[in-house]
Amino acid sequence: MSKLQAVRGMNDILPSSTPYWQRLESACRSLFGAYGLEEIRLPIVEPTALFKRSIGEATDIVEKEMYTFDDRNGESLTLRPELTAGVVRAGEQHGLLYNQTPRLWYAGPAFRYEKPQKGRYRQFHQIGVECFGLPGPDIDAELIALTARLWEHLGLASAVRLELNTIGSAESRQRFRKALVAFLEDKREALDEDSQRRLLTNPMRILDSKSAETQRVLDNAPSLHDYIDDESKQHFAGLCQRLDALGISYVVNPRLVRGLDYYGKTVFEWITTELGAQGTVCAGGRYDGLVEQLGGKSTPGVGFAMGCERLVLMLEALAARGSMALQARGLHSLYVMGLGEAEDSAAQTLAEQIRSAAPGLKVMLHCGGGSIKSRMKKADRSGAQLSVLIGENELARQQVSCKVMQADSAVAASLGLDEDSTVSTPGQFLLSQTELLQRLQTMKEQADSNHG
RNA sequence: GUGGGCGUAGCUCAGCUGGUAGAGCUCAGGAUUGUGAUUCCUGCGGUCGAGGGUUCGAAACCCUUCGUCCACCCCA
Repeated sequence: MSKLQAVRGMNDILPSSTPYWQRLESACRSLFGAYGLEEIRLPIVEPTALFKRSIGEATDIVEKEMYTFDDRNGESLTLRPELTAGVVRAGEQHGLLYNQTPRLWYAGPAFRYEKPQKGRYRQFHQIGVECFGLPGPDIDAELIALTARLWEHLGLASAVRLELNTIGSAESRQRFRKALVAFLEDKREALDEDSQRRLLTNPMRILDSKSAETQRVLDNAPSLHDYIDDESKQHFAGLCQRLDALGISYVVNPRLVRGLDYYGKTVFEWITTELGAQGTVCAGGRYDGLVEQLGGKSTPGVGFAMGCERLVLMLEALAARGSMALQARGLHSLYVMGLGEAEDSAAQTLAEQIRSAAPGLKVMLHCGGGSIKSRMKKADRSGAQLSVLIGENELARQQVSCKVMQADSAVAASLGLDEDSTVSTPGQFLLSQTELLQRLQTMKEQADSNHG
Protein backbone atom coordinates (compact mmCIF):
# COMPACT_ATOMS: atom_id res chain seq x y z
CA MET A 1 0.00 0.00 0.00
CA SER A 2 2.30 2.71 -1.26
CA LYS A 3 -0.11 4.76 -3.28
CA LEU A 4 -2.74 6.74 -1.49
CA GLN A 5 -6.18 5.80 -2.67
CA ALA A 6 -9.81 6.05 -1.71
CA VAL A 7 -11.24 3.48 0.69
CA ARG A 8 -12.63 0.47 -1.11
CA GLY A 9 -16.20 0.95 -2.23
CA MET A 10 -16.10 4.68 -1.55
CA ASN A 11 -15.94 6.38 -4.90
CA ASP A 12 -14.93 9.77 -6.12
CA ILE A 13 -17.57 11.39 -8.26
CA LEU A 14 -15.63 12.99 -11.10
CA PRO A 15 -16.54 15.95 -13.32
CA SER A 16 -17.58 13.58 -16.10
CA SER A 17 -20.54 12.41 -14.05
CA THR A 18 -21.37 15.34 -11.77
CA PRO A 19 -23.70 16.86 -14.42
CA TYR A 20 -25.93 13.79 -14.05
CA TRP A 21 -25.88 14.08 -10.27
CA GLN A 22 -26.83 17.71 -10.57
CA ARG A 23 -29.68 16.89 -12.92
CA LEU A 24 -31.02 14.27 -10.51
CA GLU A 25 -30.66 16.52 -7.48
CA SER A 26 -32.22 19.56 -9.07
CA ALA A 27 -35.12 17.52 -10.45
CA CYS A 28 -35.80 16.17 -6.96
CA ARG A 29 -35.45 19.54 -5.31
CA SER A 30 -37.91 21.30 -7.59
CA LEU A 31 -40.40 18.43 -7.61
CA PHE A 32 -40.34 18.00 -3.83
CA GLY A 33 -40.98 21.69 -3.45
CA ALA A 34 -43.89 21.42 -5.85
CA TYR A 35 -45.39 18.63 -3.71
CA GLY A 36 -45.03 20.71 -0.56
CA LEU A 37 -42.24 18.73 1.06
CA GLU A 38 -39.67 20.30 3.37
CA GLU A 39 -36.00 19.44 3.55
CA ILE A 40 -34.33 18.01 6.64
CA ARG A 41 -30.58 17.56 7.09
CA LEU A 42 -29.14 15.07 9.54
CA PRO A 43 -25.83 13.95 11.00
CA ILE A 44 -24.04 11.14 9.22
CA VAL A 45 -23.21 9.48 12.54
CA GLU A 46 -25.85 8.29 15.03
CA PRO A 47 -25.83 6.18 18.19
CA THR A 48 -25.54 2.52 17.22
CA ALA A 49 -28.65 1.62 19.18
CA LEU A 50 -30.83 3.71 16.87
CA PHE A 51 -30.19 1.39 13.94
CA LYS A 52 -30.36 -1.81 15.96
CA ARG A 53 -33.76 -0.84 17.27
CA SER A 54 -35.21 0.34 13.96
CA ILE A 55 -33.77 -1.75 11.16
CA GLY A 56 -33.89 -4.97 13.15
CA GLU A 57 -31.23 -6.99 14.94
CA ALA A 58 -31.58 -9.98 12.63
CA THR A 59 -31.06 -8.12 9.36
CA ASP A 60 -27.79 -8.35 7.44
CA ILE A 61 -27.41 -4.60 7.70
CA VAL A 62 -27.19 -4.67 11.47
CA GLU A 63 -25.52 -8.05 11.74
CA LYS A 64 -22.55 -7.45 9.49
CA GLU A 65 -22.75 -4.34 7.37
CA MET A 66 -22.53 -1.41 9.77
CA TYR A 67 -19.52 0.83 10.20
CA THR A 68 -19.52 0.90 13.98
CA PHE A 69 -16.84 2.38 16.22
CA ASP A 70 -16.42 3.71 19.72
CA ASP A 71 -16.31 7.43 20.31
CA ARG A 72 -13.53 8.70 22.58
CA ASN A 73 -15.88 8.53 25.54
CA GLY A 74 -16.71 4.89 24.82
CA GLU A 75 -20.13 5.45 23.28
CA SER A 76 -20.84 3.18 20.30
CA LEU A 77 -21.49 5.19 17.16
CA THR A 78 -22.41 4.07 13.65
CA LEU A 79 -22.15 5.61 10.19
CA ARG A 80 -25.78 5.63 9.11
CA PRO A 81 -26.66 2.67 6.85
CA GLU A 82 -29.91 4.42 5.83
CA LEU A 83 -31.62 7.66 6.74
CA THR A 84 -35.14 6.81 7.86
CA ALA A 85 -34.11 6.02 11.42
CA GLY A 86 -32.33 9.36 11.69
CA VAL A 87 -35.37 11.23 10.44
CA VAL A 88 -37.53 9.58 13.10
CA ARG A 89 -34.92 10.31 15.77
CA ALA A 90 -34.70 13.97 14.77
CA GLY A 91 -38.47 14.32 14.49
CA GLU A 92 -38.89 12.80 17.92
CA GLN A 93 -36.13 14.86 19.46
CA HIS A 94 -37.50 18.17 18.17
CA GLY A 95 -41.18 17.46 18.55
CA LEU A 96 -41.88 17.50 14.81
CA LEU A 97 -44.03 14.42 14.79
CA TYR A 98 -47.12 15.16 16.88
CA ASN A 99 -50.15 17.32 16.25
CA GLN A 100 -48.83 17.89 12.77
CA THR A 101 -48.21 15.92 9.62
CA PRO A 102 -44.71 16.70 8.41
CA ARG A 103 -43.69 15.69 4.90
CA LEU A 104 -39.93 15.65 4.81
CA TRP A 105 -37.21 14.93 2.28
CA TYR A 106 -33.49 14.34 2.67
CA ALA A 107 -30.43 13.64 0.58
CA GLY A 108 -27.02 12.38 1.54
CA PRO A 109 -24.56 9.55 1.90
CA ALA A 110 -25.09 6.28 3.75
CA PHE A 111 -22.63 3.49 4.51
CA ARG A 112 -22.77 -0.28 4.42
CA TYR A 113 -19.86 -2.68 4.58
CA GLU A 114 -20.71 -4.81 1.56
CA LYS A 115 -18.64 -6.18 -1.29
CA PRO A 116 -18.87 -3.52 -3.99
CA GLN A 117 -20.30 -4.27 -7.40
CA LYS A 118 -22.26 -2.43 -10.04
CA GLY A 119 -24.83 -0.21 -8.35
CA ARG A 120 -23.68 -1.19 -4.87
CA TYR A 121 -21.04 0.69 -2.94
CA ARG A 122 -19.87 1.06 0.63
CA GLN A 123 -20.58 4.75 0.57
CA PHE A 124 -23.68 5.39 -1.48
CA HIS A 125 -26.18 8.21 -1.69
CA GLN A 126 -29.86 8.26 -1.07
CA ILE A 127 -32.56 10.80 -1.66
CA GLY A 128 -35.71 10.01 0.23
CA VAL A 129 -39.02 11.21 1.58
CA GLU A 130 -40.73 10.48 4.91
CA CYS A 131 -44.25 11.51 5.87
CA PHE A 132 -45.69 11.22 9.37
CA GLY A 133 -49.09 11.27 10.99
CA LEU A 134 -51.03 10.21 7.91
CA PRO A 135 -52.54 6.72 8.18
CA GLY A 136 -54.49 6.48 4.91
CA PRO A 137 -53.62 5.26 1.43
CA ASP A 138 -53.98 8.80 0.10
CA ILE A 139 -50.45 9.72 1.11
CA ASP A 140 -49.10 6.38 -0.12
CA ALA A 141 -50.53 7.18 -3.53
CA GLU A 142 -49.22 10.74 -3.32
CA LEU A 143 -45.67 9.50 -2.82
CA ILE A 144 -45.90 7.02 -5.65
CA ALA A 145 -47.32 9.71 -7.93
CA LEU A 146 -44.38 11.90 -6.96
CA THR A 147 -41.84 9.24 -7.91
CA ALA A 148 -43.66 8.46 -11.15
CA ARG A 149 -43.48 12.13 -12.08
CA LEU A 150 -39.79 12.22 -11.22
CA TRP A 151 -39.05 9.42 -13.72
CA GLU A 152 -40.97 11.41 -16.32
CA HIS A 153 -38.85 14.49 -15.64
CA LEU A 154 -35.65 12.51 -15.85
CA GLY A 155 -36.62 10.64 -18.99
CA LEU A 156 -36.48 7.31 -17.17
CA ALA A 157 -40.18 6.46 -17.15
CA SER A 158 -39.96 3.78 -19.82
CA ALA A 159 -37.02 2.11 -18.09
CA VAL A 160 -38.66 1.43 -14.72
CA ARG A 161 -41.67 -0.52 -13.53
CA LEU A 162 -43.57 -0.33 -10.27
CA GLU A 163 -44.07 -3.39 -8.09
CA LEU A 164 -46.47 -3.23 -5.20
CA ASN A 165 -47.54 -5.39 -2.30
CA THR A 166 -49.04 -5.28 1.14
CA ILE A 167 -47.38 -7.20 3.93
CA GLY A 168 -50.14 -6.53 6.44
CA SER A 169 -49.97 -5.81 10.13
CA ALA A 170 -47.28 -7.15 12.43
CA GLU A 171 -49.76 -9.69 13.86
CA SER A 172 -50.83 -11.03 10.50
CA ARG A 173 -47.23 -11.35 9.40
CA GLN A 174 -46.50 -13.25 12.60
CA ARG A 175 -49.24 -15.75 11.82
CA PHE A 176 -48.12 -16.08 8.21
CA ARG A 177 -44.52 -16.58 9.25
CA LYS A 178 -45.52 -19.50 11.47
CA ALA A 179 -47.52 -21.10 8.68
CA LEU A 180 -44.70 -20.58 6.18
CA VAL A 181 -42.07 -22.07 8.46
CA ALA A 182 -44.34 -25.03 9.20
CA PHE A 183 -44.83 -25.60 5.49
CA LEU A 184 -41.16 -25.29 4.55
CA GLU A 185 -39.69 -27.21 7.44
CA ASP A 186 -40.16 -30.66 5.93
CA LYS A 187 -39.14 -29.34 2.48
CA ARG A 188 -35.93 -27.93 3.84
CA GLU A 189 -33.84 -30.18 1.58
CA ALA A 190 -35.36 -28.66 -1.55
CA LEU A 191 -34.42 -25.15 -0.59
CA ASP A 192 -31.21 -23.43 -1.60
CA GLU A 193 -28.55 -23.02 1.05
CA ASP A 194 -29.29 -19.38 1.79
CA SER A 195 -33.00 -20.01 2.17
CA GLN A 196 -32.34 -22.84 4.61
CA ARG A 197 -30.46 -20.38 6.75
CA ARG A 198 -33.21 -17.77 6.41
CA LEU A 199 -35.73 -20.34 7.63
CA LEU A 200 -34.26 -19.68 11.04
CA THR A 201 -33.35 -16.00 10.79
CA ASN A 202 -35.81 -14.29 8.47
CA PRO A 203 -38.29 -16.67 6.80
CA MET A 204 -40.19 -13.94 4.98
CA ARG A 205 -37.12 -13.21 2.88
CA ILE A 206 -37.32 -16.67 1.35
CA LEU A 207 -40.23 -15.38 -0.70
CA ASP A 208 -38.07 -13.23 -2.95
CA SER A 209 -35.27 -15.76 -3.30
CA LYS A 210 -33.74 -15.81 -6.77
CA SER A 211 -33.36 -19.59 -6.74
CA ALA A 212 -35.70 -21.16 -9.28
CA GLU A 213 -35.99 -24.35 -7.23
CA THR A 214 -36.90 -22.46 -4.11
CA GLN A 215 -39.49 -20.51 -6.05
CA ARG A 216 -40.96 -23.81 -7.28
CA VAL A 217 -41.27 -25.05 -3.70
CA LEU A 218 -43.02 -21.80 -2.83
CA ASP A 219 -45.67 -22.36 -5.49
CA ASN A 220 -47.64 -24.52 -3.07
CA ALA A 221 -46.73 -22.58 0.05
CA PRO A 222 -49.29 -20.66 2.05
CA SER A 223 -49.96 -17.26 0.53
CA LEU A 224 -49.22 -14.15 2.52
CA HIS A 225 -52.36 -12.66 1.07
CA ASP A 226 -54.56 -15.18 2.91
CA TYR A 227 -53.19 -14.02 6.24
CA ILE A 228 -53.46 -10.28 5.70
CA ASP A 229 -55.79 -8.51 8.12
CA ASP A 230 -58.90 -6.74 6.80
CA GLU A 231 -57.67 -3.28 7.60
CA SER A 232 -54.49 -3.77 5.60
CA LYS A 233 -56.50 -5.25 2.75
CA GLN A 234 -58.74 -2.23 2.67
CA HIS A 235 -55.77 0.09 2.82
CA PHE A 236 -54.18 -1.71 -0.11
CA ALA A 237 -57.38 -1.69 -2.13
CA GLY A 238 -57.64 2.04 -1.51
CA LEU A 239 -54.11 2.56 -2.76
CA CYS A 240 -54.68 0.49 -5.89
CA GLN A 241 -57.88 2.36 -6.64
CA ARG A 242 -56.08 5.69 -6.42
CA LEU A 243 -53.21 4.54 -8.59
CA ASP A 244 -55.73 3.33 -11.18
CA ALA A 245 -57.43 6.71 -11.05
CA LEU A 246 -54.07 8.43 -11.55
CA GLY A 247 -53.25 6.19 -14.50
CA ILE A 248 -50.11 4.85 -12.83
CA SER A 249 -49.50 1.28 -13.87
CA TYR A 250 -48.14 -1.25 -11.42
CA VAL A 251 -47.71 -4.95 -10.89
CA VAL A 252 -48.87 -6.52 -7.66
CA ASN A 253 -46.10 -8.84 -6.60
CA PRO A 254 -47.30 -11.00 -3.70
CA ARG A 255 -43.73 -12.11 -3.06
CA LEU A 256 -42.35 -8.62 -2.68
CA VAL A 257 -40.99 -8.32 0.87
CA ARG A 258 -38.79 -5.51 2.09
CA GLY A 259 -35.61 -6.23 3.98
CA LEU A 260 -36.03 -3.86 6.87
CA ASP A 261 -38.05 -4.97 9.88
CA TYR A 262 -40.02 -1.79 10.34
CA TYR A 263 -42.16 -2.04 7.22
CA GLY A 264 -45.84 -2.99 7.35
CA LYS A 265 -48.86 -2.70 5.05
CA THR A 266 -47.76 -0.99 1.82
CA VAL A 267 -44.40 -1.84 0.28
CA PHE A 268 -43.26 -0.87 -3.21
CA GLU A 269 -40.22 -0.90 -5.46
CA TRP A 270 -39.35 0.80 -8.71
CA ILE A 271 -37.27 -1.69 -10.66
CA THR A 272 -35.17 -1.50 -13.81
CA THR A 273 -33.66 -4.30 -15.84
CA GLU A 274 -30.83 -2.07 -17.04
CA LEU A 275 -28.51 -2.30 -14.07
CA GLY A 276 -27.74 -5.98 -13.77
CA ALA A 277 -28.29 -7.47 -10.34
CA GLN A 278 -28.97 -4.21 -8.50
CA GLY A 279 -32.24 -3.39 -10.20
CA THR A 280 -34.08 -1.62 -7.41
CA VAL A 281 -33.78 2.07 -8.03
CA CYS A 282 -36.29 3.33 -5.49
CA ALA A 283 -38.06 1.51 -2.71
CA GLY A 284 -40.24 2.26 0.25
CA GLY A 285 -43.33 1.55 2.19
CA ARG A 286 -45.28 2.15 5.32
CA TYR A 287 -43.84 1.89 8.83
CA ASP A 288 -46.65 2.68 11.22
CA GLY A 289 -44.91 1.01 14.15
CA LEU A 290 -41.48 2.58 13.88
CA VAL A 291 -41.95 5.79 15.86
CA GLU A 292 -43.40 3.88 18.78
CA GLN A 293 -40.69 1.25 18.48
CA LEU A 294 -38.13 4.01 18.94
CA GLY A 295 -39.84 5.27 22.05
CA GLY A 296 -42.26 7.84 20.68
CA LYS A 297 -46.03 8.00 20.62
CA SER A 298 -47.66 5.72 18.07
CA THR A 299 -47.47 7.65 14.80
CA PRO A 300 -47.99 6.34 11.28
CA GLY A 301 -45.29 6.90 8.70
CA VAL A 302 -44.62 6.25 5.02
CA GLY A 303 -41.57 6.89 2.93
CA PHE A 304 -39.20 5.81 0.24
CA ALA A 305 -35.56 6.16 -0.70
CA MET A 306 -33.85 6.32 -4.06
CA GLY A 307 -30.36 5.05 -4.81
CA CYS A 308 -28.57 7.97 -6.45
CA GLU A 309 -25.71 5.93 -7.92
CA ARG A 310 -28.18 3.63 -9.63
CA LEU A 311 -30.21 6.48 -11.06
CA VAL A 312 -27.08 8.27 -12.23
CA LEU A 313 -25.94 5.08 -13.97
CA MET A 314 -29.25 5.06 -15.80
CA LEU A 315 -28.98 8.73 -16.73
CA GLU A 316 -25.48 8.16 -18.07
CA ALA A 317 -26.63 5.18 -20.10
CA LEU A 318 -29.46 7.28 -21.45
CA ALA A 319 -27.04 10.04 -22.48
CA ALA A 320 -24.72 7.51 -24.11
CA ARG A 321 -27.61 6.40 -26.27
CA GLY A 322 -27.90 9.96 -27.50
CA SER A 323 -31.20 10.92 -25.92
CA MET A 324 -29.62 13.94 -24.27
CA ALA A 325 -31.67 17.02 -23.68
CA LEU A 326 -31.08 19.66 -26.33
CA GLN A 327 -28.88 22.62 -25.52
CA ALA A 328 -30.50 26.01 -25.42
CA ARG A 329 -30.17 27.87 -28.69
CA GLY A 330 -28.29 31.10 -29.08
CA LEU A 331 -25.09 32.28 -27.47
CA HIS A 332 -24.39 31.06 -23.96
CA SER A 333 -20.64 30.48 -23.69
CA LEU A 334 -17.59 32.66 -24.33
CA TYR A 335 -13.83 32.22 -24.08
CA VAL A 336 -11.91 35.43 -23.42
CA MET A 337 -8.18 35.77 -24.07
CA GLY A 338 -5.40 38.32 -24.39
CA LEU A 339 -2.26 37.97 -26.43
CA GLY A 340 0.37 39.31 -24.08
CA GLU A 341 0.86 40.49 -20.55
CA ALA A 342 -1.02 43.78 -20.75
CA GLU A 343 -3.60 42.22 -23.08
CA ASP A 344 -4.18 39.29 -20.71
CA SER A 345 -4.90 41.68 -17.91
CA ALA A 346 -7.29 43.68 -20.10
CA ALA A 347 -8.99 40.42 -21.06
CA GLN A 348 -9.57 39.56 -17.43
CA THR A 349 -11.10 42.97 -16.79
CA LEU A 350 -13.31 42.54 -19.84
CA ALA A 351 -14.40 39.09 -18.68
CA GLU A 352 -15.55 40.55 -15.37
CA GLN A 353 -17.40 43.32 -17.21
CA ILE A 354 -19.14 40.72 -19.34
CA ARG A 355 -20.16 38.79 -16.24
CA SER A 356 -21.69 41.96 -14.80
CA ALA A 357 -23.43 42.92 -18.04
CA ALA A 358 -24.82 39.46 -18.83
CA PRO A 359 -25.07 37.36 -15.67
CA GLY A 360 -25.52 33.65 -16.18
CA LEU A 361 -23.50 33.54 -19.37
CA LYS A 362 -20.62 31.09 -19.20
CA VAL A 363 -17.46 33.18 -19.53
CA MET A 364 -14.14 31.39 -19.36
CA LEU A 365 -10.93 33.38 -19.12
CA HIS A 366 -7.81 32.02 -20.72
CA CYS A 367 -5.10 31.39 -18.14
CA GLY A 368 -1.65 29.93 -18.49
CA GLY A 369 -0.19 31.81 -21.46
CA GLY A 370 0.93 30.00 -24.61
CA SER A 371 0.82 30.76 -28.30
CA ILE A 372 -2.27 32.06 -30.07
CA LYS A 373 -2.67 28.69 -31.62
CA SER A 374 -2.74 26.99 -28.27
CA ARG A 375 -5.08 29.64 -26.88
CA MET A 376 -7.52 29.15 -29.70
CA LYS A 377 -7.25 25.43 -29.26
CA LYS A 378 -8.13 25.74 -25.58
CA ALA A 379 -11.05 27.97 -26.54
CA ASP A 380 -12.25 25.25 -28.86
CA ARG A 381 -11.79 22.47 -26.32
CA SER A 382 -13.67 24.44 -23.70
CA GLY A 383 -16.75 24.15 -25.87
CA ALA A 384 -17.19 27.93 -26.04
CA GLN A 385 -19.25 29.17 -28.96
CA LEU A 386 -17.48 32.50 -29.27
CA SER A 387 -13.87 33.43 -28.61
CA VAL A 388 -13.14 37.02 -27.63
CA LEU A 389 -9.59 38.16 -28.26
CA ILE A 390 -7.62 41.24 -27.26
CA GLY A 391 -4.30 41.69 -29.05
CA GLU A 392 -1.96 44.64 -29.29
CA ASN A 393 -4.11 46.44 -31.86
CA GLU A 394 -7.37 45.79 -30.04
CA LEU A 395 -5.91 46.97 -26.76
CA ALA A 396 -4.72 50.24 -28.30
CA ARG A 397 -8.21 50.94 -29.75
CA GLN A 398 -10.32 49.45 -26.93
CA GLN A 399 -11.62 46.83 -29.34
CA VAL A 400 -12.08 43.05 -29.39
CA SER A 401 -11.88 40.42 -32.08
CA CYS A 402 -14.66 37.89 -31.81
CA LYS A 403 -14.78 34.59 -33.62
CA VAL A 404 -17.67 32.20 -33.86
CA MET A 405 -16.22 28.79 -33.02
CA GLN A 406 -18.95 26.61 -34.43
CA ALA A 407 -20.88 26.88 -37.65
CA ASP A 408 -23.96 28.19 -35.90
CA SER A 409 -25.62 31.24 -37.37
CA ALA A 410 -27.65 31.64 -34.18
CA VAL A 411 -24.52 32.68 -32.27
CA ALA A 412 -23.80 35.74 -34.36
CA ALA A 413 -27.49 36.46 -34.76
CA SER A 414 -28.12 36.56 -31.04
CA LEU A 415 -25.53 39.34 -30.82
CA GLY A 416 -27.27 41.19 -33.62
CA LEU A 417 -24.31 40.71 -35.94
CA ASP A 418 -24.57 39.69 -39.61
CA GLU A 419 -22.31 38.91 -42.54
CA ASP A 420 -21.71 42.62 -43.17
CA SER A 421 -19.85 43.02 -39.90
CA THR A 422 -17.49 40.19 -40.80
CA VAL A 423 -13.82 41.01 -40.86
CA SER A 424 -11.36 39.14 -43.10
CA THR A 425 -12.59 35.61 -42.43
CA PRO A 426 -16.22 34.50 -42.10
CA GLY A 427 -17.57 34.37 -38.59
CA GLN A 428 -15.03 36.89 -37.33
CA PHE A 429 -15.99 40.31 -36.06
CA LEU A 430 -14.11 43.38 -34.86
CA LEU A 431 -15.99 45.69 -32.53
CA SER A 432 -15.37 47.99 -29.61
CA GLN A 433 -15.39 46.59 -26.11
CA THR A 434 -18.31 48.76 -25.05
CA GLU A 435 -20.29 47.62 -28.07
CA LEU A 436 -19.69 43.97 -27.21
CA LEU A 437 -20.84 44.58 -23.66
CA GLN A 438 -23.96 46.37 -24.85
CA ARG A 439 -24.85 43.66 -27.32
CA LEU A 440 -24.40 40.95 -24.68
CA GLN A 441 -26.52 42.87 -22.22
CA THR A 442 -29.28 43.36 -24.76
CA MET A 443 -29.15 39.70 -25.67
CA LYS A 444 -29.44 38.68 -22.04
CA GLU A 445 -32.33 41.02 -21.34
CA GLN A 446 -34.24 39.73 -24.34
CA ALA A 447 -33.66 36.13 -23.30
CA ASP A 448 -34.85 36.86 -19.75
CA SER A 449 -38.02 38.64 -20.87
CA ASN A 450 -38.82 35.73 -23.19
CA HIS A 451 -38.70 33.36 -20.27
CA GLY A 452 -41.27 35.35 -18.43
C1' G B 1 -18.62 -13.59 3.53
C1' U B 2 -18.48 -17.11 -1.37
C1' G B 3 -17.27 -17.70 -6.67
C1' G B 4 -15.25 -15.97 -11.39
C1' G B 5 -12.90 -12.16 -14.94
C1' C B 6 -9.30 -8.33 -15.29
C1' G B 7 -4.75 -5.02 -13.60
C1' U B 8 0.77 -2.80 -19.40
C1' A B 9 1.54 5.36 -21.04
C1' G B 10 -3.32 10.45 -18.51
C1' C B 11 -7.46 7.24 -21.39
C1' U B 12 -8.78 2.65 -24.58
C1' C B 13 -6.04 -1.48 -25.45
C1' A B 14 -2.04 -4.92 -28.32
C1' G B 15 2.20 -7.63 -26.75
C1' C B 16 2.16 -15.34 -29.84
C1' U B 17 5.10 -21.51 -26.72
C1' G B 18 9.57 -16.60 -21.52
C1' G B 19 14.59 -12.96 -24.93
C1' U B 20 13.97 -6.44 -20.09
C1' A B 21 7.61 -2.77 -24.21
C1' G B 22 3.97 -0.91 -28.78
C1' A B 23 -0.54 1.43 -31.21
C1' G B 24 -4.63 4.77 -31.20
C1' C B 25 -6.58 8.85 -28.54
C1' U B 26 -5.04 12.88 -25.29
C1' C B 27 -1.20 16.48 -24.32
C1' A B 28 3.08 19.85 -26.06
C1' G B 29 5.64 21.95 -30.35
C1' G B 30 5.95 22.78 -35.64
C1' A B 31 4.14 22.99 -41.05
C1' U B 32 0.56 28.05 -41.02
C1' U B 33 5.49 34.49 -37.37
C1' G B 34 -2.54 37.35 -34.95
C1' U B 35 -6.79 32.57 -34.99
C1' G B 36 -9.36 26.58 -33.03
C1' A B 37 -11.95 22.10 -34.82
C1' U B 38 -9.47 18.80 -40.68
C1' U B 39 -4.47 17.03 -42.64
C1' C B 40 0.92 16.12 -42.17
C1' C B 41 5.54 16.01 -39.20
C1' U B 42 8.05 15.90 -34.41
C1' G B 43 8.12 15.26 -29.27
C1' C B 44 6.65 14.24 -23.94
C1' G B 45 4.88 10.19 -21.46
C1' G B 46 5.84 3.14 -18.55
C1' U B 47 9.48 0.85 -11.09
C1' C B 48 4.21 -3.75 -17.08
C1' G B 49 -0.61 -2.99 -9.60
C1' A B 50 2.85 -4.57 -5.32
C1' G B 51 6.06 -8.34 -2.99
C1' G B 52 8.40 -12.96 -3.40
C1' G B 53 9.75 -17.49 -6.32
C1' U B 54 11.37 -20.45 -10.89
C1' U B 55 15.00 -19.09 -14.86
C1' C B 56 21.15 -17.25 -17.90
C1' G B 57 16.80 -14.11 -18.79
C1' A B 58 9.77 -12.76 -16.49
C1' A B 59 4.87 -7.96 -18.65
C1' A B 60 4.27 -13.35 -19.72
C1' C B 61 5.04 -19.16 -15.60
C1' C B 62 4.11 -20.19 -9.90
C1' C B 63 2.79 -18.24 -4.91
C1' U B 64 1.15 -14.21 -1.86
C1' U B 65 -1.13 -9.59 -1.57
C1' C B 66 -3.75 -5.16 -3.05
C1' G B 67 -7.08 -2.96 -6.41
C1' U B 68 -11.09 -3.33 -9.84
C1' C B 69 -15.30 -5.49 -12.44
C1' C B 70 -19.31 -9.19 -12.58
C1' A B 71 -22.39 -12.65 -10.09
C1' C B 72 -24.14 -14.98 -5.37
C1' C B 73 -25.70 -12.79 -0.89
C1' C B 74 -27.82 -8.16 0.63
C1' C B 75 -30.19 -3.83 -0.65
C1' A B 76 -31.15 2.04 -2.55
